[in-house]
Amino acid sequence: MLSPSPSEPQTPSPRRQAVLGAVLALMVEEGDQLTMDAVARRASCSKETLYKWFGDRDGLLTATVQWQAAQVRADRYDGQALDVASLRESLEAFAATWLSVIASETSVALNRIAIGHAAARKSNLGGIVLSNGRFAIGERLKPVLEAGRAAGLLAFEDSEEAFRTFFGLVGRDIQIRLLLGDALGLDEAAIAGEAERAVAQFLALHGRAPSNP
Amino acid sequence: MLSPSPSEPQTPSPRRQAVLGAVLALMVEEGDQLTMDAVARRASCSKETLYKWFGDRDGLLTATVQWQAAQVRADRYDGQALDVASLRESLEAFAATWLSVIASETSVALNRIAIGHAAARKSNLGGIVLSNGRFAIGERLKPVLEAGRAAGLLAFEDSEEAFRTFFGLVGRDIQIRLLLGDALGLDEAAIAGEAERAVAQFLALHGRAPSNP
DNA sequence: TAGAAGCCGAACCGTACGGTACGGTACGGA
DNA sequence: TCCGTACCGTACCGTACGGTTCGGCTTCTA
Repeated sequence: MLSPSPSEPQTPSPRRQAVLGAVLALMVEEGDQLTMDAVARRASCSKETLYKWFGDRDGLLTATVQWQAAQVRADRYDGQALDVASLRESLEAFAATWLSVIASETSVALNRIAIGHAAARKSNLGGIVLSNGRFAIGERLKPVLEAGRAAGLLAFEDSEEAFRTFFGLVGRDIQIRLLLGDALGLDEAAIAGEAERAVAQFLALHGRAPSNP
Repeated sequence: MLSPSPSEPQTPSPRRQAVLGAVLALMVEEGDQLTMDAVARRASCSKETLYKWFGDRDGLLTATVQWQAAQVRADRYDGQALDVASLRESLEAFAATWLSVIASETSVALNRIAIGHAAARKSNLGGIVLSNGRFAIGERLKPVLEAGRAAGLLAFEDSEEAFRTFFGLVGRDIQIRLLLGDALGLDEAAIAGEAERAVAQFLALHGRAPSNP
């Protein structure tokens, strides 16, 4: 693990959010070589303001990543999955949400930038993305899995390990292909299909339903 | 899919290989912000030569990626897996090799750079890495899977889909974590363990051995 | 109505880096 | 012995970009 989830800076002012939104849009369009000039132009603000508000380029990027990460983890699945149907439903919803996140242009752009920074050992965008992505979702899913186990519907020893398997079954080669620029068109229906398949496989491995005594 | 496997340029001269090796080393150390100056210094050659040989910075990077990719796909598993034990063994060897590749510093550095280029929509490093990594390994593994199916040991409809599941079970969250700078220390033993676990899960899903009628 | 604060836009500075030019050396062939 | 080729090392050029400065406009407060 890289960084313990970073201290949440309270939501920025609307004006700042507009700036961060501009950064995000530019990230999607231009990748990491977005310039401070471009940001200022896009956000109709002066570079001076950017530097006053965010310190330097890295600060701006970090703020953007944190802000966007906060957007994502909105919904919450309280995991009282009592029967296998509702458990399956929860898991599928989880998988579908997660897939549509990692398939979104924003997520791809963000991850690319964070990876670039990890390469340069600059700042800690990688850690931020990781703790708001992979680890955050793990912490959200584990209670569901544990509830499933408590209800006798799932069998596993380590919920972290079970989650990693779930992660692999859902994501497969999708994220790396998107990051590398492969344009696999994942529409809503495809995502639903993937989610269903992944959950079926996960239940085949860890399920304990009547059909899997 | 991005690019049909690129036309293989025959192995470069030893001198050029030395240069490419220097680039590779610098990629690992510095990430994408390796400079032409640094390469020239490291390889004890003049920048003029670099430009004469490789055209421009992009050409140098591309040549390096292609060269390194050629190194990787050396071994070959001819998949006459007759019994379940040898099939399992083949799959485990496959998984372990693949894991040690994606966990290597070189692979991480290369993927990071290719991802950066995909972000900038420059050149096609992403396509090259993809077709020499993810797709190349797919083409190598599928015959094994199909042999297993022919021998009645595996059950699946689409070998591409089966491979993707295998890929997910093996890689799980490892590659993305490494790319983002998470330092999960994967030693030989851990890799072997991961490979064994992944294959066991894969066989649980697609196996047809006596234990899984 | 004067001042202060916050911000925009534009000009500016320094530097890093891609790419080029050039002098100097080693070597192989006539 | 002389020339051509290939290369190294270094100096150089142009530009892009991070960061700073400054003049002027608006808004708020007294």
